[in-house]
Amino acid sequence: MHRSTADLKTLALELGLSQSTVSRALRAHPGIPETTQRRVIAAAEAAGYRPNARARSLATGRAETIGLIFPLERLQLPETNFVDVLAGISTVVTRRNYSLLLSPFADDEAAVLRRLASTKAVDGVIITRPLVDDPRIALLNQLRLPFVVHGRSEVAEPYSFVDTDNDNAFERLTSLLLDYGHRRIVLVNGLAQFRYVDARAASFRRAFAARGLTPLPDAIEFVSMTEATGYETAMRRLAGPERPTAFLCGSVFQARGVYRALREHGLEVGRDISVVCHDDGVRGVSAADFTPPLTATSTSIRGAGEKLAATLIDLIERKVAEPLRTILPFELILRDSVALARP
Amino acid sequence: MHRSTADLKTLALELGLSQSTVSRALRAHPGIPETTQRRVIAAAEAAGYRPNARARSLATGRAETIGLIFPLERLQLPETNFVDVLAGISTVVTRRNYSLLLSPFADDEAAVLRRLASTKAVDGVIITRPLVDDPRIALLNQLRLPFVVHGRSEVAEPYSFVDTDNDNAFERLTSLLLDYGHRRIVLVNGLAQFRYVDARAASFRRAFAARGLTPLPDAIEFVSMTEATGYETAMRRLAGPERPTAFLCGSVFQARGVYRALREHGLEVGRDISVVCHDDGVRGVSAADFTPPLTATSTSIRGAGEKLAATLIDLIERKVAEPLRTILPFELILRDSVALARP
DNA sequence: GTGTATTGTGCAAGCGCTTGCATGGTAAGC
DNA sequence: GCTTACCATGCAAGCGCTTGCACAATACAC
Repeated sequence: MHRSTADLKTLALELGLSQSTVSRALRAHPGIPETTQRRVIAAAEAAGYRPNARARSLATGRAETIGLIFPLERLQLPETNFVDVLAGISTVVTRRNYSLLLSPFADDEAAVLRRLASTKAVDGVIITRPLVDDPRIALLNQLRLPFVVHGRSEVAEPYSFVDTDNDNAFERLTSLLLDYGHRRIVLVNGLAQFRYVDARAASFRRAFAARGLTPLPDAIEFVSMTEATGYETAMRRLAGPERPTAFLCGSVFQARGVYRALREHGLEVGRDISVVCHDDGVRGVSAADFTPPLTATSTSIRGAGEKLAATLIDLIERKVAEPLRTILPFELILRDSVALARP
Repeated sequence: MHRSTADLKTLALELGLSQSTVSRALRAHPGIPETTQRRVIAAAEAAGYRPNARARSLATGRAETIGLIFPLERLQLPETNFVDVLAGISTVVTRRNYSLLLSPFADDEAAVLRRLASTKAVDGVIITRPLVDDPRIALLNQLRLPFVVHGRSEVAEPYSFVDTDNDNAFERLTSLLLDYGHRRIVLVNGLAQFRYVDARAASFRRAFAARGLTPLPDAIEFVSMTEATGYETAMRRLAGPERPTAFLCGSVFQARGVYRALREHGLEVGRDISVVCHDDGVRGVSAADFTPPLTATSTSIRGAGEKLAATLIDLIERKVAEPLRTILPFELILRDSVALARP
């Protein structure tokens, strides 16, 4: 059907116009009369013409592509919210006519960032899981590669981010448990290097402090976000000296493990012991489907992905100058997993 | 530290060489003496120089990027083996220094394919879930865009593919059940439009035919690959007139649903009733972890992803001329979910 | 009828690289 | 000492597009 060698030159020749005019007509530049434009567009359509992305991006300096950098294992591990973030990003990228370059890395993330910057393959990148003091932010600023962070860091550098409202969510969950009379609460948190883990710990302590209370000295468990560690942590704490009356879990995966441990101990959630958690809305693992349904703060991690992509693209297109900062709201959903504390 | 405007011209100027020589030295072209090459490489390193990917790919005609085309919802649904395929692809793409462009589509896949081809954004693409008679194959051949298919189709066109050995796996699983005396076997298959579903049905029937037996007239259920449909299908069949003595499931997701249904009916798998399945090795859903452990043919869908990427890159680099066809082996793993048929 | 805007289009440079071919210099052959 | 070969490097075109500026033609004002 169409020649596959449809390039600007040929098209211009056929139309008896110059390349400039054709190029401008196709991009609806001002100064091109409507009749010409219509003619050109019709011819382009007929020829199945699309500008060569490489040439265009070389000429314009923009690739209309964004990169997502992540450790390869986030795709390999079963318990991850990464795919949901990816789904959100994909949606917006597609909607805004950008492309998404996946850049997994095995160990040296900085090298990947450097390559992406000097190679000019993308107009900007999304980075994830920031550390408390994350060096990537300074690096990206220095490389002048637009970026947005999924989460926050404590660095002084300016940067755009999209984050969950950890500061309030965990205070709220903790308060709820305190309202029900719980004092021996265990926070099953994430690994300490990440900033959100910090924020959640602080948020937890704030809730206690607000009522002049003190959490258990070993109230906070810094463990990974899996069912297995949730289980293991709960088992350990139940066997310990000061048996907790409530668990607050950082993820539904951990909560699953906690539920299993409690069940094994013959404890009924929502009667003998209480559990709450933060629910990112990961595909297929909803707090609502637990038995009994799990009280949780709920957000949409996929929504975060969408916002990340939208923010980055806005940044790239300079619709904005300074850092864009988004904190996504959450909703506390009461279900059946909380009971009054038993003495 | 480095100038971020490190381009070939500047580098060549600094070295007192021409762009051609520097370019050649960096790519270890023959004819460049080792001393020069070393000098150039050292200077490039010091300057943090990387060739601009856009310019290079415009000049060479190759982007060193492959595309993965898929319906957006495959990222949104919880029960999918897509992420595992993606993980495999990512691994190999990274290892071979290619980039991966994700191209989700909402409805018009052909349009995406056309755009990718004329836009020259990728050197080749991977397409998934071929239909029995899949039009994409002819389209891609016509567009002259290298591609490899995950799965097979029945079209006459030549094409490269990587596929699971459905033809033998399902015959094998069926034979196993027949060996145990089962006759009233239900195959919980996938949706009929896909070629692999066809292949599995045929494979199933072959096993019966090989012994001069006939399956139930309604032996094969063409349903989606989810826990919910597995459950629903099993419930329906258990309530029906000719209660099956065994279920053969196309995926672990379906098998999960079937297990649940059987449990609700008070049937003990591996004693009162038998179940086998095909296990793609999806992250976090292993047949080995079922209770009781589920007998299954096992393959690695992630391995398929790796092979897909490797095949496509080989194709692109013309290490081979004609279609590459891979059928991945499987292993039958006997566990505890099969018992002798009860009359 | 002259002068000035305005309009539609084209020229040519340039984005940053690769590569076929040419060139000058040195080594080898006899 | 002259030819032939080879070696190291450079020239310049070209990949397919965009875009600043120039230009001719027409429209408008007076």
